[in-house]
Amino acid sequence: MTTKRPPLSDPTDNLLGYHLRRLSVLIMADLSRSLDSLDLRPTEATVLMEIFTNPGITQSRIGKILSIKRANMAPLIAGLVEQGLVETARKDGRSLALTLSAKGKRVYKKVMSAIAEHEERCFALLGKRERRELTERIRELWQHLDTIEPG
Amino acid sequence: MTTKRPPLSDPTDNLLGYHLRRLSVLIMADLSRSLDSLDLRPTEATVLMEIFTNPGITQSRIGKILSIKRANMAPLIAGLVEQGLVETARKDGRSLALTLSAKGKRVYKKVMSAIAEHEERCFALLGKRERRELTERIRELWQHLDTIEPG
DNA sequence: TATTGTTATACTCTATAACTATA
DNA sequence: TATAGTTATAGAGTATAACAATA
Repeated sequence: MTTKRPPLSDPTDNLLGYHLRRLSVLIMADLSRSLDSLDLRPTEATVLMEIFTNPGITQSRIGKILSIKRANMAPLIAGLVEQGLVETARKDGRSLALTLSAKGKRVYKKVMSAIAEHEERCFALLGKRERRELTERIRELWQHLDTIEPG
Repeated sequence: MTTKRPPLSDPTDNLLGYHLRRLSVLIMADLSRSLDSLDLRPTEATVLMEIFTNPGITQSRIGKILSIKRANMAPLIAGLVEQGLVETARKDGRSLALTLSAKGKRVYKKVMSAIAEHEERCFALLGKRERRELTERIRELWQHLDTIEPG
């Protein structure tokens, strides 16, 4: 008495790219919800982490690391400055050195624990060791693609 | 004499979700390019696969399988019909049974080989067995998340 | 000349809401 | 009352192009 059956065979079954996409979408949605209470989007949170770890880093450098276009970095940083999380200082006539304000550092800590909970929730099926190995493997895959591909 | 150094430590290093996202973005870009000559986007190609494998399937069923909203399925299917790839027949007063036209089946075959080349290119670092195991693991992860999460 | 940052803008993808028709 | 399909539309995210100022 089943009224809804799954297809006998699913053509996406063996497509690794497809499953990576499905997983990535769900992870991003979970991450967005995890950051909602901090009023940050995933990209903004990642930028905060980048600035905390590398104080004085420039916009363009962050953009290169995270593959965010200059044109999109500008309003992103402007928003973080307006929220009082990031402070800018002239590095030279062109570049801005970015640092976290006191508030930015407090928010950064909340970001870190929110992300830790998020990863724990999303990857509960994996042991710590398996998680580490998978992370490394996935990194190798995208960095290899990144060198091969146009852009 | 290095003018551009990477940051001493990257805060994203241990974030599995981050690396999955980076990989997924590059894979989607590669897939889009792979399908360019067929005038199909990744979602359209996946829908073709779904219809080929499950002839007579309905729009709503495809939407549920692929997590595409009804409102977005309508123009998607309309586009495929307009391209002469998909044919519709009344199943009952509400539902449309979808099948591939002769042209649709020819294009489907090209889609399959384009995707095979694409996966070969993206996952060249992985052996066949590793690829299978990783696919299964990733599927488990997203399907688990899918049952847990809102939506 | 190349780089940094900025603005304006367009395109794609996805989400919501309202509606019709049918089960 | 729930489901299938459609339409209109709004919001993110990301892309390109053009520009000013500086290295």
